[in-house]
Amino acid sequence: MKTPTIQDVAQHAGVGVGTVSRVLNNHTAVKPATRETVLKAIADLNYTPNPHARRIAGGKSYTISVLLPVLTTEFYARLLNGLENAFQEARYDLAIFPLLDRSRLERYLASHTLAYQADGLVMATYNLTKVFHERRLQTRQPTVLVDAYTDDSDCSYMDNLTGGTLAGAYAATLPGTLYAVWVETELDQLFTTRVFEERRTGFHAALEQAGRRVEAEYTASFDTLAARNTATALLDDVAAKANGFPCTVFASADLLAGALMDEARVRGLTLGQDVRIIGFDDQPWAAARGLTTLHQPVEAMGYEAAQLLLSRLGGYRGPPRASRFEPHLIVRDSS
Amino acid sequence: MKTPTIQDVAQHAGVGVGTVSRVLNNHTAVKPATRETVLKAIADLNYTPNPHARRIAGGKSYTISVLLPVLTTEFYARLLNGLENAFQEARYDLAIFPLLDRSRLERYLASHTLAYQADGLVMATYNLTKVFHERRLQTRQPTVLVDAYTDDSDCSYMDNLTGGTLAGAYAATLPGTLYAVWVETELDQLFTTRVFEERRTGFHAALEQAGRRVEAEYTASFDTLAARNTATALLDDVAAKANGFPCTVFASADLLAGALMDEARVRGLTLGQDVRIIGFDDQPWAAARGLTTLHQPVEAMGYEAAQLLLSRLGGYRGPPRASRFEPHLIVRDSS
DNA sequence: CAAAGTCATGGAATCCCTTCCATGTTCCGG
DNA sequence: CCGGAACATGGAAGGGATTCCATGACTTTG
Repeated sequence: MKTPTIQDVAQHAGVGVGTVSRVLNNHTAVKPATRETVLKAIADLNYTPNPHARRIAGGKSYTISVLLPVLTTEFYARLLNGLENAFQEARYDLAIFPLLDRSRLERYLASHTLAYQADGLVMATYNLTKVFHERRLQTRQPTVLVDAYTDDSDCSYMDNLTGGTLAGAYAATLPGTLYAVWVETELDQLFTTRVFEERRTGFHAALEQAGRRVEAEYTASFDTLAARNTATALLDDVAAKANGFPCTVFASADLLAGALMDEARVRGLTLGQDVRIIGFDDQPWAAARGLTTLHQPVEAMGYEAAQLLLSRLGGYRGPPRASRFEPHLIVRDSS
Repeated sequence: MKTPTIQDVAQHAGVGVGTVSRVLNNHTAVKPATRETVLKAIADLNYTPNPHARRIAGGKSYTISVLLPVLTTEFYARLLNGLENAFQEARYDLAIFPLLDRSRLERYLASHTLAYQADGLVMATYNLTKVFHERRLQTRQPTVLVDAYTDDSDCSYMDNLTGGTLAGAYAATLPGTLYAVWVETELDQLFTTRVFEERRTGFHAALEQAGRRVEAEYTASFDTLAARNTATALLDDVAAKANGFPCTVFASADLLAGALMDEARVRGLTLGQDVRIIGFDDQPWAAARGLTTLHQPVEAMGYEAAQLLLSRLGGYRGPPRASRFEPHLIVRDSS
């Protein structure tokens, strides 16, 4: 059984192909009665328009490309959810490109799909617009950044500065010396994010405001092992001091906070007393383990990014817009 | 500047479009001299054939759909690498569908992309062919399973039975009582994998062979928190016994093994002495933390899956083939 | 009631490719 | 040196959609 075409639908409904196309795209007015007939024919034949033909015909392909860095975190799963919800409502499909490293980026740049397939592009965390320009990608598609800020294209971002400030303001109210752990950010000139830098700036600003300061700062790359090692080093250092405890640590990612909690436990330290820990992300396990952390409206951010892109696809030609989202502090037992 | 079409190339090279197409697809013979001219024209104009037009013209779209469960693990990153390497060599593009849950599957089934876009389909871990049949997906594409076994389609799989056996045979040589931790497998009737079941069967068989038995078995779902809780429960139980230690634990995934190592450390137990731990996966951190585990040739398995699919696309019409890969044991300090 | 708009609609032209057929070339053996 | 097979090649015919133009059916208005 061949898959039905628009011709088949037109014939079945006793109308012309033009009319069917108009119904499909809600173009110019179609008489309600005719519209019904066509919709029924579509349902009867279980017809789905062929996206390739649509694209060829100069129209849309109803597909959006999404460039996501390492998908190994809850954050991106949630982000993807927000994006997918929005795009699905608008009947768009998603083509996902997990951007694990630079070689994969090269691959995608060379790939046909990225150049042709999509009507628009969503870039998460990394602003790669420059690379795209340099390579003179053939199709200049509307692009939206998510989880990153720039002033030359639409973006939907988390206000990590505020997040850092909230963490700092709260930390300042806690007794004991202050420590902080940051995330190694620059994997490569290309793959840079200011996310952690901003958390840091906000944190420091809030501390200064409160007249307090950090005793020492640590940096770890974003993986379990590095997190463990840094946690060990930090607590070793604290223990080596005369009046090391109590202390408060702001870990700029829950992954780091989790490692600290483990390490504190190993040393028999009481959380929320000897050591107070503040994370950032509110990973699914944070509630169960009682981690004080910053919760981010990630789905909403993704959803909004999609809306920005959809409005561009709908013909909007205004200056770049930026939608800002704010994390909020959730206090739990770890502090 | 418009993107060049095959017409432009033909004109630039002073040949007909048919000839250009023949060069692009290495179809029937083209005189070497002509071929050169055409290739030069293609290079000059920086021409890339439009995959949508190709598809419409009844040809291939040179795109493969890949259905992957939760991408949150190293395993799938490596698998994807293997797949991408193979497909890139063959100049195919990949469309990736991260299959997080049932609702996403529904989404994809309804999606145009899955039905139309690809020349072939790779399904990882979960055998969803039945669902596809039921829904009578319009396009019946060649399909290959990877990290799963079935006899009615091509597949490239890891021999987890052997993996379990190796673990069991090794565990049997170690002193002390034996424990095992398994992974909760059945998320849903649909999303089932026999991977852990097989590891278990192999493990038990090897123990029986050696005349030993497991003292107790535990089950955890595949996430950090569950892993921790199970580790705690297990070591509590062991500690409650008269002669609990030394003991040996086979954790059927490194995630679980990692949690056990942490927990053992908290309790001041010496790894490889009081507690011996055997994992499964050889995650990147396993070496650094000295975890004895089973290493799997994941990339190779992905690469092979791609080859199987490519041969089908190349016209091969034989019975289903299955390629088997074997894990091997890496002994480190944890045992 | 006729003229002039509106509204709906059918269908040809178009998008970029592949494929097939027909035409033109080259090469071989007799 | 010629006839026919094998080889090369140009170009028309699709393939499934969108879009635009022309046409016919209704309204509206003076």
